[in-house]
Amino acid sequence: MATIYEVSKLVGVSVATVSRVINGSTRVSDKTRQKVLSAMQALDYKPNPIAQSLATNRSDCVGVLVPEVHGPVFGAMLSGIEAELRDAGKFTIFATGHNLEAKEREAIRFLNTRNCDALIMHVEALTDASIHRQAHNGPPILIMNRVVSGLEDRCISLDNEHGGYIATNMLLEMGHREIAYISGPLAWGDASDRLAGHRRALEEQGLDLDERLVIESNFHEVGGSEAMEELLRRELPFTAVVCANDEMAAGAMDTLRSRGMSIPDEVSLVGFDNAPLSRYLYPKLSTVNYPITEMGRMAAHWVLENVYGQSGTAIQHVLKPSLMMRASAGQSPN
Amino acid sequence: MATIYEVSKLVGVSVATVSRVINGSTRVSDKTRQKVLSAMQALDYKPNPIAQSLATNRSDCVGVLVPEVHGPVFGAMLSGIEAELRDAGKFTIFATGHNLEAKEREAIRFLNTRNCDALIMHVEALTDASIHRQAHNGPPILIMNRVVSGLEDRCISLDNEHGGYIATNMLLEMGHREIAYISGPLAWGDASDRLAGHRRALEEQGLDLDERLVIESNFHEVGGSEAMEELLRRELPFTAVVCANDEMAAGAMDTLRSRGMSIPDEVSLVGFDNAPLSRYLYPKLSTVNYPITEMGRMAAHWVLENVYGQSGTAIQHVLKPSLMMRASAGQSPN
DNA sequence: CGGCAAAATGTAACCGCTTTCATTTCGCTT
DNA sequence: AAGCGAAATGAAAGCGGTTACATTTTGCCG
Repeated sequence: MATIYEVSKLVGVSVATVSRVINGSTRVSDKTRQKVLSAMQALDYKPNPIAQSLATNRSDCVGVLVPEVHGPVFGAMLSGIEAELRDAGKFTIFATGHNLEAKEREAIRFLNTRNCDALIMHVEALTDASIHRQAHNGPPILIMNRVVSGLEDRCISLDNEHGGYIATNMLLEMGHREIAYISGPLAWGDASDRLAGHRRALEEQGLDLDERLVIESNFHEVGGSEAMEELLRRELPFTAVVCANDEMAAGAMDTLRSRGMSIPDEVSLVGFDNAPLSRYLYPKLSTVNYPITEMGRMAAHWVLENVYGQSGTAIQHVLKPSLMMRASAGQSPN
Repeated sequence: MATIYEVSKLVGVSVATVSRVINGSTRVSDKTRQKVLSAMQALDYKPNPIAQSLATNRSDCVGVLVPEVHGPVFGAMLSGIEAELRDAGKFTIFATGHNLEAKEREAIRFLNTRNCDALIMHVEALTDASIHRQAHNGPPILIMNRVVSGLEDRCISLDNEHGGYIATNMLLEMGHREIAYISGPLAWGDASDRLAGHRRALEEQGLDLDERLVIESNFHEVGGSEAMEELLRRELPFTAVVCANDEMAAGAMDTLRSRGMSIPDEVSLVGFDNAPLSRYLYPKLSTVNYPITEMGRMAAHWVLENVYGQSGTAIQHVLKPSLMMRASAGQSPN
């Protein structure tokens, strides 16, 4: 691989001049610039990014910390991030945290050793305090899907409350009045926000949230299935169920079907996330779209603007979910 | 951030000695080593990987080129790769090629600029010749899901023929004799290999492959749906259908259901890949498991062994798929 | 205790680039 | 033609490590 020296030798200028050409400095005469450029071509010269990093203390690398790579959500997020960064010539390097505090810490340490210019992280287990610490020490960080107070401008999140609201509201408009709710772990912000939206939609119609129709589950398929069983066991009337994510909806759907109940004729079902699986369920699941790829793009934009100084479109810190109407929700039978 | 100089000053030794400690050279007395180690601790010193890269011409980065990050297959692959590399302290950096030759080329160039120590690539569009060229110039490469002749020891692939064989064989054992087949684009090696396996299974039972029961489609859901329609239009009897991937099976399932045909009572359906979606279909799809995460791990192992000189388990270049029996396939009604 | 090989340590060049500051060149003006 | 400020270029010191080679210490022997 040719080095900057060989280029400078070939042209007969100093390496400083070549470096100026590489970096687009204006303080080079046109004639020299042309000579340097053609020499670079002739030698098939590419600047060594490692050396550049060492000299500039930038790495052109953005670290991304996600719980998992596979799975519907994070893959899509990574995808959005990579697409944007790549366009800007920046590298994406990632690590997984598995939603375990120890792993998340370790992953951050790991990414830090790589001198990332910024960190985009989707962490569940790390405490706010840890995040604050990280924000004040290491490279600029961006937090996905979570609002850390005091760092609001570093957070990109979904308006979960709104999502919960529109899901339930849609059911209300279809005439449903007895709406059950299968929630995620209420200790998690997104789960409780979604439930809050549900409650608000009910209250706007003058309905009270019946606590007996709310089951707290775990965001997993089996959990959704069990929650639905519990719900049926309670023998309370309901014509629709909102599930706080699509996986639980899948589980709930299974249970309903095994009890011979028809969807949506007897029970309407709504999910949350618009995960790929929602399209494959039968009947296809109505759900709330979680614009996760878009969130990834936003995050990348923020980094490009705030870390690399590229101006771009304004970024939005709180994204609005929207409704995806499919077959699993219909008019109330009542 | 502390540098090696500060450590050396604090201990009162030369940077060379500190470097030796960092790199675990034996040529340091225990006493000195201890002093250096505690100084490193005291200063919270971490070697700067960029500087190390520059000096050693290694980057501890492995580049991974996948068609997409999201989606069932590649996310899982990345996941396997990352997990292994991470354990070994190596970084995974990735780019997407979208199965377009231009993009794939560009992605390789991009990864090359980062001085990756190795490249793991899942490319569809790049020609064998290009791959050979790449193999002889850049860093060591590993090719996923494809066998490039002359580079067999650099390829990790699935025994697609075997997969096609076991899918059909299972149906034969269940008494099916008229088995339709929805294939992927036969120009692609995996699609034609899967079909070849199907043919072999039939022939072993003394059955001929009826070309009219084979439809070449595109590996997508809609394609599967259309292929199934075409199949029904032909009005040939069949009691089972093998689809060359799960997505097409999903489409085919949709079409069958909309025609009021019951699965598996009237028609058995088998997919290929064991993609997440296969578990969510109704009925749950019987399919051929594609051990993609495992393949990712293998690739990472290869790199750790052959590039970083870490000894490990022997790697397997051709993985065997296995059967995942679920609800969509049953005894032949005949 | 001198001598010597092996072990431990140090010196300094180098990896390939950026950037400050000094120097040279250029185009004008007078 | 001299003088001058601005523009272009060059020299050299980093950035933070590694490593070949030189030098010093050490332990051990006769």
